[in-house]
Amino acid sequence: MNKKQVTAEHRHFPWDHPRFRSWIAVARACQLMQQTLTRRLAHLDVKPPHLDILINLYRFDGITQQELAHKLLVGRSNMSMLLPQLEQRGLIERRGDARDKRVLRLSLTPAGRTLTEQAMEIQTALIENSLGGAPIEDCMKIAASMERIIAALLKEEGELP
Amino acid sequence: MNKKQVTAEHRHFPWDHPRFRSWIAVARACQLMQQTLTRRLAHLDVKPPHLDILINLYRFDGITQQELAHKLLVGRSNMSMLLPQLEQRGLIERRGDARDKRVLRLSLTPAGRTLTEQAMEIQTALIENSLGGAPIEDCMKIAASMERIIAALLKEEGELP
DNA sequence: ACATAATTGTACAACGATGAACAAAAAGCA
DNA sequence: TGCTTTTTGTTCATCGTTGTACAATTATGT
Repeated sequence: MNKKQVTAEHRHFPWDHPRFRSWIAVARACQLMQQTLTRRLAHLDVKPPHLDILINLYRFDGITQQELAHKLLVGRSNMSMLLPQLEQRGLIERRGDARDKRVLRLSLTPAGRTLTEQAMEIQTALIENSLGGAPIEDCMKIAASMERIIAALLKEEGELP
Repeated sequence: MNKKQVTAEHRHFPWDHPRFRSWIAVARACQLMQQTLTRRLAHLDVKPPHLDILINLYRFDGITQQELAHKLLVGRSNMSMLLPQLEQRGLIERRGDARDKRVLRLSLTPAGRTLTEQAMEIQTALIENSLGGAPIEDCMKIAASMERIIAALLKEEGELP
């Protein structure tokens, strides 16, 4: 009946809160997934940040650097540092927009598209393997929870600038 | 081995897979949470990596740098870079072990303990706020799923060295 | 006991991410 | 039109993270 009250005095440690412990697990899983993905992509000379870029160019051809940075939740300067590398490797193209001479429109080259497909294959396999034990319904519920968290954090972030 | 031939006809993209989409949501939520936490901790001059260290010293007094790095899933060199900073700020102490002269045993100073409690307060509030909408049971299920993922990734990582 | 291997922490160079300052171009407004 | 403000991308200095090589210490094996 009053098991909660008994433990109530000890509940002032963060790691005793269920939500806190849950989030720590989420963060650790993310960190490990990132590290594992980094190793599995190494032979393609692609790192997670590069893959994030490539996948978005695969999906959204002709996107601008600004839009890309926004999707990836990083600063514009980040794109200015990474994109020229991918361009020099012949994986992407940056063409100036005719109507707006400020923007650079991004697209994959054939080589970039091929490499992206190989890398996505690896990433998908890793994900399917790691959470293959979880039923689809559980994954959907997790996704729904995460979407709510994302919305809450984006909202408060949007109030800053 | 080649299940891919099945999907080849309909060109299934990764973002059409439920598990893939779920994991992307998890990663984005983590990224946003980290960024928000960074801003909320700024006035304490503490960043998420520092807080991770402080919390672990709070829980596990007398831990070694090696053990700490292992818990945080980072390299030893990382600790060698960060810990002297925290030591100079008077937040932690590093004392050599008498029996094993290689190891440095870490502990919080009173100032470090106070700062850690303030920072944990902020982090806990952010987490409770962000996933406050999710029922405790959902959080527990998410935690269970993440633990399984962590176990799977740690296992395959342990087979490497 | 002695040589070899494994461990613990450090130093250093390379890379990614960030924020501020900047130039060019476009948009808004009088 | 002419002026200011906003947007877009770049540059740069700074910081965190990583991997490698290294020194000191301990453990292991013969």
